[in-house]
Amino acid sequence: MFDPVCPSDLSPIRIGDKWAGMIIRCLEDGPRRFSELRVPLRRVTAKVLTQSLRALERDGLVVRRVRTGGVRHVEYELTPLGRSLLGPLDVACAWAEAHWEQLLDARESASP
Amino acid sequence: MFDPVCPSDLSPIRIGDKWAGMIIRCLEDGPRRFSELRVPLRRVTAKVLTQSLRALERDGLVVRRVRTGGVRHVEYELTPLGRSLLGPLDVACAWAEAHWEQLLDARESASP
DNA sequence: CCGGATCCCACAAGATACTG
DNA sequence: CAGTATCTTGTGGGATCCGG
Repeated sequence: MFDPVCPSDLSPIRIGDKWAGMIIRCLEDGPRRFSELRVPLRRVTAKVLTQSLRALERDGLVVRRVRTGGVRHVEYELTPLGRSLLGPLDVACAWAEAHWEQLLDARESASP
Repeated sequence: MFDPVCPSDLSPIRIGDKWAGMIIRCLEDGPRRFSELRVPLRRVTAKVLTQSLRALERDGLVVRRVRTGGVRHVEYELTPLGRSLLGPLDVACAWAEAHWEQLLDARESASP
């Protein structure tokens, strides 16, 4: 999913904006810092990542927590509502994995 | 889902473009003609509906069949691949129905 | 370390009018 | 009936630079 080769953006099923699905995946095992999120999400600029996180926060799917002890330290964590999306997310991933070859075949026979 | 009041576009889960989910729903009980689709999808212009249908066709989710017998007659039908999306679609609808109140609460407490 | 400010572009989506 | 043709607008996503 985080591999540029992996065609997760080819799937017709989307959760939130372009990166929200992957962000939620990154948070499923517990809170992560902003810079920790940037490691698997290398291809996202800081601004866009912030935008996505803010959108998730507005919808109550994620909480933002600022630890101001000496060094700046911001954590993001899934709320219960955010966790409730993990089920649908699994369904979406399973569908994509099962059918992406058919999708590719259909597209290339449609536009040679 | 087709009611303007129903907040299906509020859900973070989306299938295809803006109208694809509803189109697939309209086709789940069998083939439908273009003008039949326009009845429940009153708020979609013909152009946009055509665009969505063409996109679904390119991805192999829908087949377009022209019956040229006197009057023009075009039918759209789900392919097996398209039908395989009905499961994920149900999951998405179930999630939205179960959580849209929480979503609304989160949004209004975020931006008063 | 975690962003905000600014500028930019591509593309989705709609309004409107017209057609084989 | 089932679309096309044009035009316009809005917005998501990105590049780059700047700041507490």
